[in-house]
Order: sequence, then structure tokens, then C-alpha cells
Amino acid sequence: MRAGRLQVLLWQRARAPFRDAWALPGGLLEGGETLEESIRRHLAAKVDVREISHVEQLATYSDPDRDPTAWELATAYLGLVELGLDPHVPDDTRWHPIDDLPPTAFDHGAIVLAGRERLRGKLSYSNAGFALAPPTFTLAELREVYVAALGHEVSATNLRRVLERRAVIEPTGERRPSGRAGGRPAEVFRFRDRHLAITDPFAALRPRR
Amino acid sequence: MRAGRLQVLLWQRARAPFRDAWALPGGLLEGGETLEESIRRHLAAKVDVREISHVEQLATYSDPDRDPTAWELATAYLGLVELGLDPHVPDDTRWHPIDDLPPTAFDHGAIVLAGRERLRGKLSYSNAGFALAPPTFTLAELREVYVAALGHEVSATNLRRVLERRAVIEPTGERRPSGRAGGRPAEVFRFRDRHLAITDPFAALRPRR
DNA sequence: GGTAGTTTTTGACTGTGAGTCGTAAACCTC
DNA sequence: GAGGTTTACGACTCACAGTCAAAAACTACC
Repeated sequence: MRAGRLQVLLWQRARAPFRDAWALPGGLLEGGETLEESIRRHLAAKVDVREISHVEQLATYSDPDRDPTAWELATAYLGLVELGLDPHVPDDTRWHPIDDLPPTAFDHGAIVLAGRERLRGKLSYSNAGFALAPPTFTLAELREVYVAALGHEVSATNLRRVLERRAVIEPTGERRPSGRAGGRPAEVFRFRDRHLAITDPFAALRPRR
Repeated sequence: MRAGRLQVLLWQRARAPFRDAWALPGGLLEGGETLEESIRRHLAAKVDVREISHVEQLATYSDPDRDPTAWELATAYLGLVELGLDPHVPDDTRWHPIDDLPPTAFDHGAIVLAGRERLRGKLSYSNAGFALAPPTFTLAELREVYVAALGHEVSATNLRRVLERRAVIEPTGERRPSGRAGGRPAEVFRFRDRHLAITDPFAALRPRR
């Protein structure tokens, strides 16, 4: 996330097919490596991989026509970067707002949309926020992250209550003076767990005892 | 689902590696076909594919050691069969209760577990039940399906209220005499939509106006 | 130093969804 | 018709989430 919007890292192709169109980072799988190792290897050519807080597999795309020049499958991964980190990227690579994409190569436009949907789902029934928020944050900051990712307004009051009740976030005890115009200093929170944990969505139909 | 338990179709390998172990149906991808086409093609060798009510991609497994004899990726799919249908299967192929698996080949044991988790999630925040339940059913029948799939008790009262409020199921108006020992005849329901539809899980943090 | 303005926090109120339980309804068998 | 069985329905309660308003804590300015 940058500038209040969800952004995705794309690089501009210099060669056909899809010359000048923007593509997701990635490349060919080598023998003996897993898909995730391959993703990290290719990503390392563009950014500092240590700054990617969470990686998960999205889906595998197999339409024979997805690449007009060759028969190629692609397994898409979703990687998240914390707000505040601003990895240095090479010249051909740039962050793009996810709701205002340039022309994309292959089926990468659809992949980006699928990634956003996955993120939206994960944000509501897991602690995935830890991968987007900085290590510590105020509620106003966290709210902005959720607004950008979910694409709609989020009430700070509700956000706090929900995430605290689910024991997803906890106050650190510190306070932090708020932005430019003064105002009451905000409590500083952190995510309790910085690894993905699903908050049980089956509470619905499960008996309480 | 058969005999009140969630079951999975496996076939017994006749050759190494994993001779005599049980494997998921599947096979190699051919040029020009999508993964889903390939799955259906290989599945057709085992069962009547028309009886599979829903198919979705699970994940792609890429551990180099998953097959000790070759370097092979596998994309797993989840396929669901309605209760009541009992597709004829060849001799080497059999249904196995998902919580009592025989020795499995490759990483297929883990894949089956992942499939069950996916199913459990989908049952609670989508209308995925349509793919497991027969075209029309009583609440008691539907309840059994949910119990088998979720692995815990489900209250019939709640199940009805929840699914009716979400407009996932609707009464057909018919009644059906209940099992052996008499009893009040049960109302017959059907799923409103027999295609996967996610019931919005974001209601949580979205303002109402 | 006081006053106004900003931002965050807190609590009360409310509506809805969901779990529990008891009772009524509808059917069977004997 | 009596007793047993299964399903349906309604009442009660609790927990959770959305709204709103007021209090708290700070800055900036006069």
C-alpha cells in the first residue's frame, strides 16, 4: 500500500509478446526448486525479498491461449508488503494502483483482480492485516489500510472492537501524537501474531458446548 | 458422501512408486488442454463425470521430492458428488472415508486434508451445500450432510434459519414422509442456486448506508 | 493562559443474527 | 385411540456489530 491506495508491482515488457505492456514479476521454474522458491528467486531480481511479509499461492492458470507464443502454465502467488516499507525497484519496474491498472500482459490483469479478492477475503476472516500494517500502528493508520484494501469505508470504532475481541491486535501501551493538527495522541497497537491465522468462520453452526 | 461420512475416491496403484498405496484420480496434462479439461478427462476413466456437481481448483504442489522417481508438479482439484448418486467405479477404485484413509501415495494424503478444509470453509460462507445435497431434500437430510462435512454437530433449527435467511435454500412446498418409524412428514427444500455463490463475508466491517 | 480546533477514545443504544429449549404438529404402529 | 417418533415452530437469551454522541487529550493561536 502506498499513498492510501492498494498498489501492485509491475514491470514493463521490452519484448514481444505484449511489448510495452505491464507484467507481474516472475519467470520460469527451474528443476529441483519449489514454486515458492522460484517466485522468491525471480522477485529478488526486482525487490528486497526480505521486505515481503507474507506470500501465499493464489491459483494456477492453464488456458492454452494465455500466452500467444508458447504453451505455458503460470502459478500465481500473492505477496504482501507492509505499509511504510518502500522497496527500491529497478527502472523498468513500478508500483501501480490496483484500481487503475495500465495495459497488462497475458492474463495478469485477471490475476491481479483475483489477488485483490483473495486479500479482501483474508482480511475479514484472518489476521492477514499484519502483512499490510507496519509493526506498530495507531487505529487511524490501520483503518486506512483496511479502507484501501477493502475498497469501502470502515468504522474505526468497529474495527477496534472486532479485532480486539478476536484477539488479533493488542495495545502496546504506548501513545503517539497524531498528525499535523494536534489532537489527542493515539494508542499504539500491534498484531498479536505475525503469522497467518484463520479466525474460525464456522462459529456459525457449531454448538457452543 | 456415503454412509453418513465424507468419502473420497481413490484408486490402488499397481506399480511402483507407492505400489499398493492409494492415489487420487488424475494424470498428465496434454498439450492444448486446460487443467480442468485434463482433470475431467482423467476422471472420466473412473466415473461418470456428469455426476460431479462442482469442481474447483485447490492448489498446486511443487515439492521436488513429492514423487521420488520424477520431477513432477501436481495441481489438485476438489470435485463434489451429490448425496444419493453412487457412480459406478472400476475394480481398482474405491470410496474411502476421509477420516480413515488407507496408506496414500505421493502427497495425496495432505491434498485430501486440504480439500476437506476447503470444503468446510466453503460450506460456511457460500452455498456449496448444493453440490453435496440431492436436488431436493429434507432438513434432516441436509443436516446429515453438514454434520459429515463439518465434522461436528449442527442444529437443524439453526441450519434452517441461517440458510433461509441468507436465501440459500427455499421450500418446494412438498412434504415427504419421514424414515422408518413414522413421524411428522418433513418439508422438502431445494437450493435456490445450483452454482457457487459466495455469501458476502465482509458484512462485518461494511457500513450499512 | 485561555480558547478554539483536531483527533482519538469511550460508552450507551439498538438491531440483527444465532444458540437453546420447550411445545405443538403430523404421522406411524399396535 | 394411546404411545412413540419425527419434524416444525416460537419464545427467550446472548453475543456481536453499526451508529451516534460526548468526553478526553493534545496543538495552535491569540
